Amino acid sequence: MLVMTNVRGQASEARSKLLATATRLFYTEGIHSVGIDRIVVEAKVTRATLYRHFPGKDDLIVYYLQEADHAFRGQVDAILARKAAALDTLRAIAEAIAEGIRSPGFRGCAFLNAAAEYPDPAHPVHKAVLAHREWFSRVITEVLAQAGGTPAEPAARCFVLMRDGAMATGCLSDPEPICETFLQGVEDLLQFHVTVSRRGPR
Amino acid sequence: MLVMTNVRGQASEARSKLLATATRLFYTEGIHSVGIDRIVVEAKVTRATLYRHFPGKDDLIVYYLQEADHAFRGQVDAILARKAAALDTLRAIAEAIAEGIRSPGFRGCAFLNAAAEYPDPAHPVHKAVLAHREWFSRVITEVLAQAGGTPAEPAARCFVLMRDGAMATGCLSDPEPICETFLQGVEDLLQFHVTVSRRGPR
DNA sequence: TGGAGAGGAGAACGTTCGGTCTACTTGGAC
DNA sequence: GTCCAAGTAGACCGAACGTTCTCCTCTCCA
Repeated sequence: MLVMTNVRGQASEARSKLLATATRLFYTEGIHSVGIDRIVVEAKVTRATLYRHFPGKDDLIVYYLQEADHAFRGQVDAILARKAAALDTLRAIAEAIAEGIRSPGFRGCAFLNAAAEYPDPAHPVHKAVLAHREWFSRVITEVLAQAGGTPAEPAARCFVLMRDGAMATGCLSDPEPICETFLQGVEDLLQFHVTVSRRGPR
Repeated sequence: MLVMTNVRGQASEARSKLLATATRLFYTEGIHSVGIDRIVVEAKVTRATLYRHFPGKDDLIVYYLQEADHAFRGQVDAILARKAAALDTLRAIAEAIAEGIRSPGFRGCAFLNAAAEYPDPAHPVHKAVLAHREWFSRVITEVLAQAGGTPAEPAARCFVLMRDGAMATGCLSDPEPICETFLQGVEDLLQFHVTVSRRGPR
């Protein structure tokens, strides 16, 4: 049986330790490179405990991505909750992304990295990646639509394209120029998106 | 001893079969997911033959990336050899990239995928990725410098950022919109790069 | 003619993989 | 006081991993 909480309805400590350790190791070292042994040793639980909480490694990976998804969703939701102007909302999201890239320990996009290791579209891990990406594209498209101006979809695709480039490569060279390039690109995109709005789409 | 050619100086057939098979499998299924067994079986050679030509799997991976590097370098060199105007050269390079993304079997950037699996900067595979990326950035920067206009380096970083985004995600959804977004982004970048040139840098 | 290189065939190495199992301890709820 | 879930400890499974080994054949070239 899958155990989420203990008798008193609290989240199991072993489970959260397991998930936190798996998240850290999967993210920093890659998924296939990290074995079950490493996870249980560093989480200081036993193998039996891991398999009491998760059916197998694949499920643990999906939970890892769900945790990454929740973390980023939390940031975006907090920004949306400010109910700022649409363009400022997008600037704040871009800033949050750049802040992540700049932060120590940044190792690229957890989802793009996972997709690189699980190319099979039928695999649950790959599906989790696609689900996250669709959510993000939808949010950006919606906020851009609120901003008015040129059609939202192409602009959103451009926003996401630059985000993906920055996230994929922010750990392969000095992150600062990459963040600058990304933020400037977003700013130019937003300028164009609204400036050309009263002259019709390009 | 590492064998590159047979007695008559020809490239060994077994070696090229090995490398071609490894390239195909590593690219389409990921590196860690493909074992030595799969490679020797599908290349129709024996394990002993593989280890006669390559010291180990890591070296095979590096050769795989070198082959990918040579393939793309060949395309870029052919474009450079046309000695077209700088902007047209960059358009042609962008077109070649888009063509790759559109082509069946596209599975993302071999180098970004490899970096996702080998995050350790000290690892030979990771180093091979960085070397390729530095070469590409240098080429783009040089051609952009020839074009004149705004400073070449920021523009080149923007070009590479969009390329990376397109390459990383071109296999995660319909490639056509991604190519369109990428090519339009490059066109806008080039327009801006030369148009603003006589008014000074932004 | 013979030696050496290239390759085939396949057993075997030790390690690690993901996953299962049994036996024991602990601590709170009824 | 009893029961049961949660967790510990660690042996164990078959399979796959990367790697090495021996032995055989073929085909050049000296």
